[in-house]
Amino acid sequence: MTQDGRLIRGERTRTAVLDQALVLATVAGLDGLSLSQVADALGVSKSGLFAHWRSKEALQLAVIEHARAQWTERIIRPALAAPRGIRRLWAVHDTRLAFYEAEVLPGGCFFANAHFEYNARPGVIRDRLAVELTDWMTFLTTLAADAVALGELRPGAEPGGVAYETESLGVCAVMQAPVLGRDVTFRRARRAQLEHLRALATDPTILPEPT
Amino acid sequence: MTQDGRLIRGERTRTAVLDQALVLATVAGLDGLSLSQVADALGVSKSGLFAHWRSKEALQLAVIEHARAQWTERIIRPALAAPRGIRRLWAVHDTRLAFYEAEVLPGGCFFANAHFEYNARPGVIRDRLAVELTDWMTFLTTLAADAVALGELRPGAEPGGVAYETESLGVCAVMQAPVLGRDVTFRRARRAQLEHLRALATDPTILPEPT
DNA sequence: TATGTTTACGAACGGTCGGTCTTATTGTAC
DNA sequence: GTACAATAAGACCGACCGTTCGTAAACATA
Repeated sequence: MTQDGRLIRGERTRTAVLDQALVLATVAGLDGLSLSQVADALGVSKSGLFAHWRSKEALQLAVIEHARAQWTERIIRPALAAPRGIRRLWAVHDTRLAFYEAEVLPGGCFFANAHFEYNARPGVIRDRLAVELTDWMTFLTTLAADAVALGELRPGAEPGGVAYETESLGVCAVMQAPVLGRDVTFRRARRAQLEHLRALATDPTILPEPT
Repeated sequence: MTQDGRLIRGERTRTAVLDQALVLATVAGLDGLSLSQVADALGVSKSGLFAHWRSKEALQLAVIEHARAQWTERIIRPALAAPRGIRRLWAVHDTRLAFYEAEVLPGGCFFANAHFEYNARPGVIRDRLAVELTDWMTFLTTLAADAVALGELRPGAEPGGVAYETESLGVCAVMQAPVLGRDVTFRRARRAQLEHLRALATDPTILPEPT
């Protein structure tokens, strides 16, 4: 970074590469990610990428970190504006659905895809993904505990009860899309599925409405 | 097939290849499947595979068909031995969990993995996967409708209600495994998760017990 | 036994992969 | 201006990819 605060050239291309790599990885998979394709899509040389990351694995880890930063910025941070308790839990649900609806990532949920891809492939990547998922589950569990402590959520489903349910909803949102896509367009199908999920989530036997 | 009913040489290797390819594809992904690895694992030549399938894509489609046949044989057919209604619905749940517990496929659920892999990749493979998932959902919906008609299951959650819930359980079983694996062993973690899912499924607000 | 098909092999193809060089340009600091 | 590090490009490497080819057994049929 220069003294006046503007991004220097290297930092600009670095974030551009991470943005592009995140999109490509969400579609082709984190392992199917091709350095050549990333470089070509940005109009830079492939060897230039190795000036920023010394290996493909290093770039993959950076992509995961980038995805988490985006997740925090677009889902967690806006939701934390809601008051504590059940309303904050619902805010997380809403910001997440809004993020999917915005289709920032054409391949759906990066983390869900990555987890299924590396589920049976031990190594640095899977370890890192496991940390991300653990943190996310802990975050949801904490919110749920908050809601229980405030008397806004019936206890007894812990540990991981509400969080688990919430997690599965988003996961399946991606899961179901191709099926419905045979009848309507792919984009509209995903939206319809999300509406269905929202309706399912409002079932008071699963998650009570905020009062 | 010869006149006395024994498998001829070609058929034997064909099924052996499909068995091996299914295992490898469940771990490395249907796209990450390598013909060289399949051939090496079986001690046959890579070029010999092209005597059975004219392209990698043809083999991938055959693997999907093979996975469906295995699914039908090990999950659907045993479950159909149960009497119609809620008990048959529960039988499907049990045979499915048993199949996962047996760890026939080291990578977890082949279809769940494949769906996430090809979610954003239109083409012949995704179209075929969509058909498989549609058939599976239709099957579950039919079983649920049966149970409703027999008065063993409360109506109102259709379409896709119970089926959707059941589907999400199995999907998430694979999803969560790496996380818990940090505390206990990977294999024991998956089993523990399955037990948790079973307990969750017995919640009468989600799916009532068979009477 | 003779014939044609199926099945399998080894060698090789063009292409892409991740990765490593050398070289040139850019921007900063002195 | 000079020195220096960061950044980028281009040529190139060995490895692996899916695929094709020619060839040769194995097999069914006659």
